[in-house]
Amino acid sequence: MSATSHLDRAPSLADVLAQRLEQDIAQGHYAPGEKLPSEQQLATTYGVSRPIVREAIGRLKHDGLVTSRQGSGAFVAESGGASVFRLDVSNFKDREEIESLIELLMAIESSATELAAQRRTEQDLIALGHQLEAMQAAIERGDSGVDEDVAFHRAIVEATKNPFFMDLSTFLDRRVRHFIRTARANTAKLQTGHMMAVQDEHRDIFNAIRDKDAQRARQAAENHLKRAAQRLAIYMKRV
Amino acid sequence: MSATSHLDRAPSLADVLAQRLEQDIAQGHYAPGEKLPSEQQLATTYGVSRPIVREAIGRLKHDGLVTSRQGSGAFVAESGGASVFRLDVSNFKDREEIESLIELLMAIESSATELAAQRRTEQDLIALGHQLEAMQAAIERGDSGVDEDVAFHRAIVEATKNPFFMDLSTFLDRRVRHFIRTARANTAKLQTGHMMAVQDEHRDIFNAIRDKDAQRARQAAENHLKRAAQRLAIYMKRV
DNA sequence: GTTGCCATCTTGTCAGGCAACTTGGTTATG
DNA sequence: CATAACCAAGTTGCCTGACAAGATGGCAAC
Repeated sequence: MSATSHLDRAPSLADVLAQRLEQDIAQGHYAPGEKLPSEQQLATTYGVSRPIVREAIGRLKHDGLVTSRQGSGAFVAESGGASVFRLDVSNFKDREEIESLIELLMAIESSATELAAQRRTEQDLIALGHQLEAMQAAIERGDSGVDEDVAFHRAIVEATKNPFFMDLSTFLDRRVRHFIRTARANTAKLQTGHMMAVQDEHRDIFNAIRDKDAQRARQAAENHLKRAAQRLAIYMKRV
Repeated sequence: MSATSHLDRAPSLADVLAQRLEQDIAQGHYAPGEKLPSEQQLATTYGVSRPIVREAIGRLKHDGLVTSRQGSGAFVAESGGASVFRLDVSNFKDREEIESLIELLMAIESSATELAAQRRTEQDLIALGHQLEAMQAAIERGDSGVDEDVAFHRAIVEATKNPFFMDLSTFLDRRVRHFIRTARANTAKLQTGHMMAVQDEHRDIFNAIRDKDAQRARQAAENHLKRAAQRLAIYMKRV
């Protein structure tokens, strides 16, 4: 078996064709609103069958780059840009990618905390309080507390009422959670001390949101995330 | 321009099937790592042909929800979550969606400016200076200056060296740019005054980045974005 | 000149089939 | 008896061919 395990999955024909068409559109080879060649024509020019062309175009349609009308043809979308944004995370192993992801997470999370402080309802506050208690219970149980940690942050972004923040945050949480979990499992000794620190920082955030103090909430979030990143760095060093 | 609204695009069979499968996976109907039925089987159960099934599964593959191995079958991806994040922006008309998008843009941009101040190279600074001059020239020419405005912000996010910031920012810029452009076209009178204000704010950001003063850079960016949002709100009221 | 109709093109979908690959059991061999 | 080679069934990847539904442009009739 080669060292590259599943990094090089066979790129299907539809894959490369879709990528190629996407590239052609991005480079302005096909203007916005312009009708691109028929499926049959594309099939002959690129030397593949029509179903393959269909699959590739279907992908572009799914990404909002083209819109097709039956009987008329396929047209590249107006305004040049796609209506969906794709954030491709290739692999966990890449350290730079992780750090970039964490930076993005910190940006989102701190802004979300600020917004949450401005907009939180009584209900949001109650939910946050429950998550705080759940975290405390997890600490006393001796659990890892990762789920409760994530749930607390989740409650914050939900208080923003901004669907983009919520979606992005859940995605990033999912991607980073693995690290935290595996890292913490390897260093059980340090857990309780660290987790009590986490809990204190969470409480600071909670209090700021309770007081609707946006600036303090942001600072508390930044402080928490910075420390969390440091703790994570310590964990990662060991691996 | 065609008056035909493209709001109601016919949902193709592959579309609904992909959505259905995605839903089934999200709801845990198919466990992570589990092999899902063969294409033939899915075709018969859902009453469609195999190419349709292929197209639907191809979409899920593209979104990282499933991985297929030739000869073996298709398996839902591990860790439950997709490896790509999709940010669907349905339509410009929705006011709430726009405001949510702008909030996200502000969060990204202000954090990016802070990071840029920490990491900018001499080359980054030169590029930023050029964009600043280009903006000045646009003002004196009487141009809209939207492109130069975007280019300046683009140069900032590029200085972060974080690909996720860059990609997300370009996407959001593209989505918001339309508004700015159409809005400014309608209110040509106010342009010059506003644009000089924009230029002053840009200069503040530039100076902070030049001095590598991250905190000041962030504040300058927040100030600029907040004012920009206000200006945009004024424009939008007129429409 | 306007209107209605039709041939033609394009997309959407289906059916069938072959090649490449994986898998599990079966058989031959030591 | 254990092990290794082998083969047959199942599955995905891809192709050819064909028909239905919708759109488009030109042609003919009025």
